[in-house]
Amino acid sequence: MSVTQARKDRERAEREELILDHAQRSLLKDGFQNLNLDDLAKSVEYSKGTLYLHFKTKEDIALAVATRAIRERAEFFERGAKFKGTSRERMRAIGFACCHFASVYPDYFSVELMLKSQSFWEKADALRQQAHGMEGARCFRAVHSIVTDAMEAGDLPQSHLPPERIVFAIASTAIGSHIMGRSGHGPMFLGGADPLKMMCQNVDIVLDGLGWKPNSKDLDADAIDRRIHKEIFSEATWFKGS
Amino acid sequence: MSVTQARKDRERAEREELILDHAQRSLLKDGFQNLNLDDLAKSVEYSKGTLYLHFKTKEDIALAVATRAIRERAEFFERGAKFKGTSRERMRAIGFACCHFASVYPDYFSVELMLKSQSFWEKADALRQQAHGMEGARCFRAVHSIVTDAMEAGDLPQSHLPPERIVFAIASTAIGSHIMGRSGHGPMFLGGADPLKMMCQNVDIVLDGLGWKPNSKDLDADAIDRRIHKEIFSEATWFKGS
DNA sequence: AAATATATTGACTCTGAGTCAAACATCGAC
DNA sequence: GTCGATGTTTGACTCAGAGTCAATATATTT
Repeated sequence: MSVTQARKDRERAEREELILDHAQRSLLKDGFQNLNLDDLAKSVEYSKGTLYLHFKTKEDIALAVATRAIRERAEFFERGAKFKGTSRERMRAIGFACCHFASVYPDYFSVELMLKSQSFWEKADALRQQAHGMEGARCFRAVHSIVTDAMEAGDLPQSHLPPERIVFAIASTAIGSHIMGRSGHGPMFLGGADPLKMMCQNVDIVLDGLGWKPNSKDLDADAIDRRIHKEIFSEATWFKGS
Repeated sequence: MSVTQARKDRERAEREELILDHAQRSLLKDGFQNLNLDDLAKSVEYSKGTLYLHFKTKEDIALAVATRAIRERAEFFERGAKFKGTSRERMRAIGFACCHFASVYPDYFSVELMLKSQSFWEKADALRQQAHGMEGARCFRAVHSIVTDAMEAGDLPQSHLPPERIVFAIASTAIGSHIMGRSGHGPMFLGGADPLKMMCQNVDIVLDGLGWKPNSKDLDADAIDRRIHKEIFSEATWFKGS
C-alpha cells in the first residue's frame, strides 16, 4: 500500500459522498422512480460509468442513501438514550430523537419500506445490506437498553412481556404513527394537527398501556421536552417549546 | 342505450376483473417493479393495447388491484363492527378482521405505502384515486363508530381525546405492527412468534393505555377470538383456536 | 521518454412502458 | 346476402432510461 493510495482512497470516499448527496436531493424531491442516473451523473460531473464503479445498481444507490440516514438516526437515538433522568424521561428523549430524525428525513419510512421489499433488497450489494442492518440494530439496542433499565428500576412492574416484545410494541406505534401522519391518510384523522406531536402522544399511550411508571397523566411532558431540547437536541429547530 | 350495450358493459367489466386477477397474482409474487405488461397481456390473452383501454398506466393497474383489496378490507371491518358484544369485544373483532385481511393480502401495506407516494399516486386515474379514498374512509368509519359507541357506553371514562385521535392511535399501531411484523425487521424482535398475534397484543396495549374498559388483563382474549371466528369469520383458516 | 498499469468515459445495447395506424368485428340499411 | 359505417382490438413501433464495455485518458514505473 503506497502513500498515494491513502490519498486515492480518501478521494474515492469523498466522491462517493458527493454522489450520495446529489442522489439524496433527487430522491427526496422526486422519489426513486424519478431518480435518473444520466442526470445524476451530469449533476456530480462524472460519467455514468463512474457511478457504476461505486454502486452495483440504482437500488444500491438508494440503499446507500438510506443507510446514511439510518446511521444518523442511530446516532440521535444513542444521544437520546444518554439523557439523564428517569426511564420514562429517557424513553421520551428517544421519542424526541425520532421526531428530530423525521423532521430531517421527512419520508424516510416510505423509503425504508420500499427497501425491504424482496425485489428491491436483492438488487443491492451484500455489504451494503449488512451495513444497513447494523445501523438498524443500533437503534434497536438504544431502546432495548432503556427498557431493561426500566425493568431493573421497577418502572415496569406489571409487565410480563420480554423486553424485545416491549421494544416491538413501541417501535410499531412510532413507525405506524409516522406513516399515518404523512401520506394521504393524515387529513382524515388529524385536521392539521402536528404529526410529530401525535406520534409522541401515541407512544405515551403505549407506555401507559404497558404500565410504565410514572403514568403520562402525572408527567409534565412539555417541561421534559424543553429540557431534552435544551440539553441534547438544541439544533432541533422544528421544536416549538409548546 | 341499446340492449346489446348492457352485455358489452358486462363483458368489459368481466375482462377488467380478469386483468386485475392476473395482475394481482403477479404483484403478490414479484412486486410492482417486476410486473411486466407484455407478460400480463399474454397471460390474459388480450393485447397490450387492450390493457390500455382499461387502465391509464401501470401504476393505475396497481392502484386498481389495491382498491379491490381495500374494498374487501372495508367489508371485513364492517362485519367486525356488527359483532354482538361489548365495545372492547367489537374492537377485538375489528382486530380479527384486520388479521384476516392481512392473511389474505400479506403485503398489502407495503403496496399501500408505495401508492401514497406522490410520484406513484399522480400517475393513476383520478376516478380510481377517489374510489380508493372511499374504501379507506369506510374502514375508518367502522372503527370510529365503535369508539363513539364506547364513549357513550362509558367504556372510555378517562379519555379526553376526540374519537378521531383514538382511531388514529389504534390505526397507527395496527399498521405499524403489520409493517414491523413483515419486512426484515421482524426477526430482530420476535423470534418466530406469530406476527398477527403480536399485532393484536399491541392493539390491546394501546386500548389499555387509552383506559378502555375492561382492561385486557380482565379479558379472556382467546375465548373472544374463538367466538368471533365461529360467529363472523368462520372462513378464516389461519386462525388456530389458541 | 517509453512502457505499463490504472482510472474514466460515453456511445451502445437491451428491456419494457406507452402509442396509434391498420386490421378486424359488428350491425343496420337496402 | 352485401355494402358501408361505426366501433373494437391489435402488435409493431417509439422512446426513455438502466446497465455495459471497448476505447481513451491519466498516472506510475522503468
